[in-house]
Amino acid sequence: MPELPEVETVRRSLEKHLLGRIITEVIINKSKIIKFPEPEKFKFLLEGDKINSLGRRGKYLLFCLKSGYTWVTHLRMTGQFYYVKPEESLLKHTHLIFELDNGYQLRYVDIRQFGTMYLLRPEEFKLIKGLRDLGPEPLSNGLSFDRFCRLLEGRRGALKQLLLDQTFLAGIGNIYADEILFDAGLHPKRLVSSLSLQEKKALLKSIQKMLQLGIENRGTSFRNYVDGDGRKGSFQELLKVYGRGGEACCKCGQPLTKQKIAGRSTCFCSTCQK
DNA sequence: CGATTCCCCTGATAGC
DNA sequence: TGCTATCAGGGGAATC
Repeated sequence: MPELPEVETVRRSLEKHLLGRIITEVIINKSKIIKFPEPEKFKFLLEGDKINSLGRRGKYLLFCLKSGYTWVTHLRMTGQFYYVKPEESLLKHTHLIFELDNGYQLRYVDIRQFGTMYLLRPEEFKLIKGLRDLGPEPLSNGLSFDRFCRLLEGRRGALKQLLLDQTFLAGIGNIYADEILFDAGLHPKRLVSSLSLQEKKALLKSIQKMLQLGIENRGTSFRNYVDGDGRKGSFQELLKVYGRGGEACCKCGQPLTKQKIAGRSTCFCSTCQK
C-alpha cells in the first residue's frame, strides 16, 4: 500500500526513465481509473505531450507536462507503474498503457482498481478535494516544531486518527502511522489534547525519522508493492509493530496488541506505548 | 459539525 | 480438493 516513502521511491525510479519523454499513445483498457477529464479527452490531451518533471505531493504522483497540464495519479492500495519494453509479457490487471517516443511503454497495473488518475490545469487542482485539502509535507524544511504545534492546535481525537488524516500531514498511511507511534512511545488512542511538549517533540521526530527511513529503504513491500523498475523495497524487514499483532514486542517482549482504531487495524505495544 | 459505516475490488488465508 | 467467509485498506460518500 503505497504511502509517502513508496510513492517517493516510485517517483525516483520513474524519473530517470521519463524525463523529456513524449507520450505518443495512450491505450485505455479500464476507463474507470481515469476520473477527470473524460477518458477520451484524457487520452487526446496526453498524447503528444512531454514529461518535463516528476513530483510528489503526499501520496499523489505528479507528472508535470510541457503543455502546463499535470498528470496526477494516486496509486491507492495496489496501483503500480512498470517501465518496460513492448515485448515484455502483459501482467494481469494492466489497465493503462502509455507508449513513449523511445519505444518503451509505461504500464499501469492495479489489482484492486482503486487507483485514480487526473489530467489537470493549475486552476483545476482545487476540483480534487483530496489534493486541495492536503496538509504540509512532513519532510519539508518548512515543517518546524513551531509549525507542527500550530497544526496540532484545534485537532482532537486519537493520535492514530490524526496521523491518517491527510489534511493534517500529507502522505502517512496505516503502516507508517503504527511504526511512528511505536517509535515515539505513544499509544495510538492517546488524545492529541493530552500531549506534553516533550511528547509533541518526540512525535514530530518519529514522523520524520520513520518516513525518511522508509525512503532510504526504498519503501515497504508488505504485499506486492514494487517501484517502476519492478524492484521491491526492504522496509518490511524493519517493521516493529505493523502486521505483528500477537508477536513479542522487540523492546519488552510482551505480546503486541492488535485492535481496530479509527477504522484501521492497528498494532502496538501496550507496555511501551503510553 | 464530527464520528461511523459502507463501498469500491481482488487475492491471500483460514476454516470446514 | 474445493467451497465460503473474512480480512486487507485510501479515501469519498452516505448516514447517524
